[in-house]
Amino acid sequence: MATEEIRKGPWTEQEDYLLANVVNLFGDRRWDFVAKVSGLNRTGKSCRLRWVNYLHPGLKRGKMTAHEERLVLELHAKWGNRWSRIARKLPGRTDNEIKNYWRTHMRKKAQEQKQTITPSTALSDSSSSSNPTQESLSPDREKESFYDAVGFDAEFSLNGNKQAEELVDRVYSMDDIWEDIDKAKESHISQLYNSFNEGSSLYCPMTVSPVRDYCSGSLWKMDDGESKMFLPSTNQFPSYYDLSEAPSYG
DNA sequence: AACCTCCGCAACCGCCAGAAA
DNA sequence: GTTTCTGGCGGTTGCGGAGGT
Repeated sequence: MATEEIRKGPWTEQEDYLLANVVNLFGDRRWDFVAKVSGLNRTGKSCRLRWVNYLHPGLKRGKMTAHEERLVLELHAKWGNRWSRIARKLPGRTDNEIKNYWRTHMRKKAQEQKQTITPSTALSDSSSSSNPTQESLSPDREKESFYDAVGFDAEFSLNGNKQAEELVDRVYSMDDIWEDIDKAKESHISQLYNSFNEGSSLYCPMTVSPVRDYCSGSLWKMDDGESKMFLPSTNQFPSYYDLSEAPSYG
């Protein structure tokens, strides 16, 4: 492979767009593959991070609710810095987000609490059996990761794209995969490139999510309430991409 | 109005575990 | 059974914006 330098740093709008489409096409498992197919000069790792922390359609944005704060506090007291584990109890929140949040908010709060309340009644309580919050607030999530619960595959089929479903269902050999790479590069991916570069409004049947919304600092418009998120029986991937509204990227 | 400091967040790095060859 | 590869996780860093002086 030609040794082009691997890109690092902030993602561009175009990169997000490509990644979202490629993930929608091939799934969010084989990140090395996704990185190659997309033509992004990024590592699979980087692609995964971007998807998981930013592009995933199920992500919640905006401030943590009081309930979420409590939950984070309790679960952290229980599990420590197991951020991904904690994140699974807060659908729509990523480990990175919780980690950041903890650093900036919770630690401070916890310290304040420690000072105002006696230590024995503050954090230690949550690790005891008198901790109904976790069970009562997240009854069905115990065995399900966030992605299992509201993740990609389920919605993937909901898109009603047969070819895509087959791609997911089927177990791939490496031959299959490389065949797909060639096909994808020749057809769909190049179309994506072209569509994007032409700056046209694109109605891509496989479009994952409204990429342009990411840029405005909010994955989903929170004004309408968070009800727009986690609609298991509805299509979470609005099939639009209106570049004319896209804010500039950096 | 300009400068400085702090905060929030996106992204990277290194390590580890599990899967595949 | 061993080695290599890939993905996941936790820790850390750096940048940009907001707020304060």
